[in-house]
Amino acid sequence: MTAVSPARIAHPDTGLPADPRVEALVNQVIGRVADKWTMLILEALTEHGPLRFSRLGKEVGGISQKMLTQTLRQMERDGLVIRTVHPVIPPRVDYQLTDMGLTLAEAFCGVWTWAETHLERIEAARLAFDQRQQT
Amino acid sequence: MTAVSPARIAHPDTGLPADPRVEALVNQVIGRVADKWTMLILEALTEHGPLRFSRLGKEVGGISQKMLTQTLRQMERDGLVIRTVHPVIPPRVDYQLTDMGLTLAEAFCGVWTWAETHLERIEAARLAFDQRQQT
DNA sequence: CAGCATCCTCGCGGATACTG
DNA sequence: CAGTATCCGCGAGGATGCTG
Repeated sequence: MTAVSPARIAHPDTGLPADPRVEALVNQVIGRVADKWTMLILEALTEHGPLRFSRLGKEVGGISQKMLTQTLRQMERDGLVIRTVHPVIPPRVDYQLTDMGLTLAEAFCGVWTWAETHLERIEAARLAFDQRQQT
Repeated sequence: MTAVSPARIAHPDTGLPADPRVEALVNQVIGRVADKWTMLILEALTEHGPLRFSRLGKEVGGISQKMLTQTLRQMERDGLVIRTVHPVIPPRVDYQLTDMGLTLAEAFCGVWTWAETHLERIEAARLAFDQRQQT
């Protein structure tokens, strides 16, 4: 499974993989990574650097501690963040992006700025659609 | 609500908005757009151009017709796709990306290629993590 | 402080049946 | 063919309480 090269035949128009096996794997990774909380944590860590657990929760905003823990475990498992436990009392745990996590954050940056720049247009489109509907 | 300018004060390090109001709105849009099916439909339409309903379902793969309809309505409302009904029998409905939809697809392209290029590394990270755990 | 365990709810999303 | 309508299971995810 380490040799993926024969499957990396890119679609000429889009540069996306044509192999259904790889496509499925990529979709799976996308599904994991395109999670709401994952994106927000990624953003918080990108903006504010390494953070400890509770601070990270505040920066993300509106996340339960359960989801914070859960999402961070996932991200750690996927090699996106590093979890550092300081053996002190009271306990202190720091989270920071790996370099892979950082590259993902950069990739998402495009989506983020897209959302920002198209906010008004989306708002307008919704308004128009709704009015068209309820006639 | 059309005047957003005073809120668009960018964070110097990241270029991301610092205003909590805008941030909330952006997060909301992200939440909507970072949906699994939305991304896959976006991809299908980008790769294969305008598609009719049933064909689109096949290209996406594994989506129920309910979710396909629902997601397409959302995307239409947000101004991402255009729905064209041909008044013929049997009915024929075509879906195509708007230019805004296309720009979003391009923004996501970065995430997509990231997923593709980091597949193996994620796989490895998971393996290492799991072995570290079950000791 | 960081996190695990438990309970419980709510809505995502699949399956099925029916219409224009 | 392209939907709409309905039912329903299940899992995401919040709230609460307890530990090291």
